[in-house]
Amino acid sequence: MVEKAARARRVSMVDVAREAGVSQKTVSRVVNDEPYVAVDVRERVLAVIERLGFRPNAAARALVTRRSHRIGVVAMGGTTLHGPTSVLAGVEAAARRAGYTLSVIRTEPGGRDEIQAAVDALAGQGVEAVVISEPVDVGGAPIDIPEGVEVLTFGMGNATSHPRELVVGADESGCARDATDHLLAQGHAVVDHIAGPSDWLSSRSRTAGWRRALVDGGVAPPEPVAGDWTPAGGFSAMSALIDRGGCTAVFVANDQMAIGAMSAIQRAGLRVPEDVAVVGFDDIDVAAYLAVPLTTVRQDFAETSRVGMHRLLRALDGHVHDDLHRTLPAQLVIRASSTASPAAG
Amino acid sequence: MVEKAARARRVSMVDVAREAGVSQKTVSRVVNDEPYVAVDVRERVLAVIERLGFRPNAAARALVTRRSHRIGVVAMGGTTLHGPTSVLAGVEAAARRAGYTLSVIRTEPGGRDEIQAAVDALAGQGVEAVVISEPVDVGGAPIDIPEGVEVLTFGMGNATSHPRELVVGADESGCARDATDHLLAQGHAVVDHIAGPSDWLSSRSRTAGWRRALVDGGVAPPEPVAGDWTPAGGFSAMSALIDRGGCTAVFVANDQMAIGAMSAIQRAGLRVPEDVAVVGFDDIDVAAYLAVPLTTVRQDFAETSRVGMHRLLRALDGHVHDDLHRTLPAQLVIRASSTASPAAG
DNA sequence: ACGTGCATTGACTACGTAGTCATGCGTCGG
DNA sequence: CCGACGCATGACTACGTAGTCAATGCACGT
Repeated sequence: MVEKAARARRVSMVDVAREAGVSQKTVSRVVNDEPYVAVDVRERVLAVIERLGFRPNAAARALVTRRSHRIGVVAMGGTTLHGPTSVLAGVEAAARRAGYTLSVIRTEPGGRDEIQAAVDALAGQGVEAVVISEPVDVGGAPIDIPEGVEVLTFGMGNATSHPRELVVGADESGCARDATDHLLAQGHAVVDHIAGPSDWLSSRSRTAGWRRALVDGGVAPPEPVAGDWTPAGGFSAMSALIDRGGCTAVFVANDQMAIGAMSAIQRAGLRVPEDVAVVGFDDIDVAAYLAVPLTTVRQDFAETSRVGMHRLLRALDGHVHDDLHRTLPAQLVIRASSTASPAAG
Repeated sequence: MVEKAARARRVSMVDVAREAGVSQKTVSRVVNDEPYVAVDVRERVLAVIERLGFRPNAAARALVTRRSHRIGVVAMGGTTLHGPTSVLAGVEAAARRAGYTLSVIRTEPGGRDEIQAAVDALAGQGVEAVVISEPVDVGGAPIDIPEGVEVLTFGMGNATSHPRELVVGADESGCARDATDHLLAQGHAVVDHIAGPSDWLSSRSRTAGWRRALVDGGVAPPEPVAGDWTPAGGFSAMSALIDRGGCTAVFVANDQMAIGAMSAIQRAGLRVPEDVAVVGFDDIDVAAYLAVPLTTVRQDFAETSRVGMHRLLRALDGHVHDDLHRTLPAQLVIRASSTASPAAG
């Protein structure tokens, strides 16, 4: 039974004005806290607003001011990925404090086209800026951003056509390198790697850092095994590494896969860290509470989103940033999964 | 340097119309795929739209149609809670397919006022409906919903003033009861409980189910210990239970706390499940990959959000539902953390 | 008394789109 | 050949708000 859904007319400024015996414009002044309204008039209008339950019409306001006060978010990862989820929380808080509202589009990580479609959809809603939570590799052509729309990207940069795209993220490559160095320092001759999907920039950065640590340490990097960020993927990948033989240490591109990997190690009758040392990435909340607490890399997502949004909001106010990139510190958190010294080669 | 940010005028239907030699109204017809437009005219207009990069102005459209095509989401839990996050993904997908866009407000779970504020903010944006991901206890007064705004609530019902609030959720109380019964069936004389924050309805339902299972089994329910949904909270709560003594089985209100609890058990020199059996709730992705795989309750959040949004979208089309509540099945997933028979009393 | 200046207020209009209604034109049946 | 009818199109207007500018009134200094 599809009705025509004739929406009722809501209370408008004109209604308030009539009731209060003033002009619509004066109501507008009161609502926007403009000066040059007599105290008694202001109070009278406010009383009527309260009584009639008036709410300003956001669409009308956006139309006339050409400002939507809306920020679009492209959130990667259909499910529960740590990074994107954590960042979203921070972005929302910052936006709300600044009087902006958020439009969220989730997209399955699938490359350029999905993101482009999401950005287009957001642009159609009139967003003033777009926040891309985790850029995947855009394979050639950058994402096209309509004129007048600001861009903030979390993670490694530039994925878009915007000339002044803001980028905020941790030095994931450097952290991956630190993590790998840590394993090498424990006496492992070589460190294997379970990577994330290769179309994620984060994934590639982490793999790059791992590879550099090995190369700089004079070790030939073995072939990494790719996972899909999930525990199941980590389990399969680790099983493959065990079958290959000779694995004593593995750097895993995120914690969820690391948990899957530890499960595979245990299932194979091996121990963590005595037989195989494991290091993850992200420091998800359960990492410290596993049977073998997980060594991992912690990024301060709260700070990341805070800094990013601060810069974006300034840009929306017309400020031109000199430095478009900002790298935030991250920290290797050493726990039991990597610290028992293995039998020296 | 706060500039006045004089937004540039974007391409409008009038521009397209002039360029194509037709009226603005005809452009409107083409854009909205209305009938009664000659084929050649339609193609000419489409070509101009493409060439000028015209995008319909959502604000103007919303103003004149009195339809925002926007749905507001109140997402509970600042961080990475399983339920709210999973549901958000499903809601977004369904909304997008139906041509709706999403406004998201996150709120720290803090009770009635925060939710009311979020709903008010969304109403100010002109949303046609509000989705509340996880209702907390509203302590007396229901949440006030402005007229003309539909409501969908996930979880236990009714928290709002809306006379036709839609509610979709699993029978959490029943599942909690099943989980507790399962532990009793394993031979435990009594089952302890680590609860969630008491202002969450989900938390209270789970606790209620646990209590009923015990009462119906002729067992006096011990005092539950409350946690905060986090592993750290689960760890503390379990430590308290261990100190209390005599704990052989515990039903934990979510998986993250259950992981913390298992950590506490292990830290105390006890084993899972031989000394203490553990059952969680949610089936987060790592649950099956823990050193001791976790018995837990799995809800089908994808189906939950699908059903809920389907019903909400129908309501927005004017359909009046006879049954406002819908309960979806959930499933106890039995794994190693609960299955070894304990030493009989 | 008179001009000056500022506080206060409202009339008018633009913003971009869709609804309403009228009009032009071609076709078909009689 | 004429009237009826349906397709195709455009003129006009409403939607609710904020910007612009003019008008009013009052206090103050000369």
